[in-house]
Amino acid sequence: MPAAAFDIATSRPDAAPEFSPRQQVVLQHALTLLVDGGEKALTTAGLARTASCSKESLYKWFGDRDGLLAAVVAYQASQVQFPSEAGATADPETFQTHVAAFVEALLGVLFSETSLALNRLSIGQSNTNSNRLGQLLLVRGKHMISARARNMLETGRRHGLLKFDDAEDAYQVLYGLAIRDVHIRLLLGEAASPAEKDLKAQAETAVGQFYQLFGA
Amino acid sequence: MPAAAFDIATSRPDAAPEFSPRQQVVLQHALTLLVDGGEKALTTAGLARTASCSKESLYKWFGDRDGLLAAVVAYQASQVQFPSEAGATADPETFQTHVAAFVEALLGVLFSETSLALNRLSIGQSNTNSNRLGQLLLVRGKHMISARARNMLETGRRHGLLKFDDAEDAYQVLYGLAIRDVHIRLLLGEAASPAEKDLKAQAETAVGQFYQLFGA
DNA sequence: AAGTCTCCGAACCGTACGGTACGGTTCCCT
DNA sequence: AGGGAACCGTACCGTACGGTTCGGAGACTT
Repeated sequence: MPAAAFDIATSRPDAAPEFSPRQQVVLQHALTLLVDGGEKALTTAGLARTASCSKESLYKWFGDRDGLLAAVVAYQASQVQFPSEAGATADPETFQTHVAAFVEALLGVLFSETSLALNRLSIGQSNTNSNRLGQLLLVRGKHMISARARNMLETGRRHGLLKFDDAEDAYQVLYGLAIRDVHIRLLLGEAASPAEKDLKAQAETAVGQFYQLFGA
Repeated sequence: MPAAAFDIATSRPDAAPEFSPRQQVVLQHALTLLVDGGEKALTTAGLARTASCSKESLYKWFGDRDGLLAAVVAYQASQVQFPSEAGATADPETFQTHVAAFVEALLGVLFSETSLALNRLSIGQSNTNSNRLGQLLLVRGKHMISARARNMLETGRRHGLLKFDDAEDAYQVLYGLAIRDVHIRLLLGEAASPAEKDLKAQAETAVGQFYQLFGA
């Protein structure tokens, strides 16, 4: 058994894998291949050629192809950044716009071609390999975002701006109102309608409806 | 070029493909393989062995592997049936329970292992083959359901039970409230929580929130 | 300058799978 | 009964790709 250079099973979710600059360049190339070609376009030989590295280095760095895929997911997850929420609760109005900004950022991430490509990859592999990629994407992506969202909503409740029993439930509703079935349609390859591309408007509409349900 | 026995591009979406009984049995075997093994588990040799048919017949019936996958999707789509809506608008209360029943049926379909497997398959292939499978699933599955839902909501509006401008928008909200992010999490391989498995309760909650937003 | 480490490039191997060809069998039709 | 179509089972071929190995070139250390 070759030395597993990147083993998600033993690495803690919040520990940054710290890829070397050279490795990050290679992972970026892998991401590009993946975005415009799907999984089958990402072959070890193809990546080595594109990134001007040797297959030997790939196997040394990432263990095997699965390790490479996992590394790509982890790398991209580490790139996603959300706006901070400094001073977001100054008054009710700015809090609502802050929530809308959060939702808009969420839509921006989920609808980006990179995110879609990685979701497609993870979903395609979800009934093999004991599903490492799906878990990785959930833990490093969705659950992180969910935690931040719950935190934000709890803040709103503490300030008497929102009213709900369970923050997770409330976030789920906000997510549903914002995403609807657009995500799955995009994953299936349908193009977004012009209205759906106006993320700001979509976010504001969703937050408006959310306030109808959970506003204090 | 072999004769394409099943070409989705030239067949109208509402024309039933009419598979022979023998072919349906084979497609059912293919579906089973797909459900508990993912795409890579569905090989022509494996299917021929499982279904006790020859590879030659597979290629004769479905043209090539893509045609087989398309046939599986079309076959499963033809199997999905929704409850009729006879006398659903007798009075406001039964209409709401009818909507809830529709949503529950929708959840039942989307969260079934067969639907999940086919969605995973289509999504995994969505950036190859000019995306035939995704289109097929959308046209034969989602869009059909969406049309029925819009029809139902329009009926409610005509009877003064609901209030909205665009039926599609309203349906999207209903969908979002019902599905939230459960679908994508299931697609990624996460197991549903006990609460999420209570489809009836989930549907009623979603419809309740929907009425808060769109009830007359 | 010699030694060592890293990495590139290329050749190579094994395997899995899509697709084809062919002989033998069953079943229907006349 | 006889002929033909459909079909099963299997052997076979070509290819694509994951993974390994090896030679050699630069870079860094001492």
